[in-house]
Amino acid sequence: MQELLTEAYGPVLNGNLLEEIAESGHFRDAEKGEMVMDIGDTIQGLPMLLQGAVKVLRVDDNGEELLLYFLESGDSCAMTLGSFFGSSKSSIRAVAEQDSKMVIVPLDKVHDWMGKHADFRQLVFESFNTRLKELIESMDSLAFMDLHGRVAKYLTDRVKVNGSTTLDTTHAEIAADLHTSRVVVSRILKQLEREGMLELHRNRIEVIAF
DNA sequence: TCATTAACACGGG
DNA sequence: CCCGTGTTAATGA
Repeated sequence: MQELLTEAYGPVLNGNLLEEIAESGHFRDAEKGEMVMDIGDTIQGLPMLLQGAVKVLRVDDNGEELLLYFLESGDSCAMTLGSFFGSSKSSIRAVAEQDSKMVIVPLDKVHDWMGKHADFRQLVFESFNTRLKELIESMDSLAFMDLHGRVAKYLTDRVKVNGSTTLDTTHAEIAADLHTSRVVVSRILKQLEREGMLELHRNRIEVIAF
């Protein structure tokens, strides 16, 4: 775990702190597709992603989802910071996009280090800022783009976080993430395929160019 | 006009 | 067979 920590956070956090994290944090493993956190779950600490990618979703009363953003290795989840201001329940759902590994740092440690370590403070604030930007991006696409554009943005984002142009996914999953119906997703994907942007297979999409 | 819902056929694993 | 996929028809915003 020490190596994974160094790999993911070595450039921004000093060695002593990395050791402390390894000591007091709990290791957590998540298989692709596994739900890491759901709405209403108690937040035990600040998750720091070591490997893989996690998608963060909002869920409405009917259980319908909407993708907010992706977390990659070196990212931490901004929403958990809400627990400093009272609420200890999660307001989002997090699902592993790939097989992922992470460390959960207990909240009292986070509190402690926020005061003591400038590098840690910077990491948390930067992560918060990045998440906020991504959130604004998804709001923009929701408000200003048609579904065709949203699907295109969604695919490019997923290609980016997976580091691969091969996406193991289904039309239904895309529809759920974008909070729309599968029919439209199928139609739009078919159209993109005809334009030569991608190739469609069962449970798989090959992205050619965007 | 464009999205949604329901319904159906096809076919691959 | 089950499920993902591709399409159509009807309806709605």
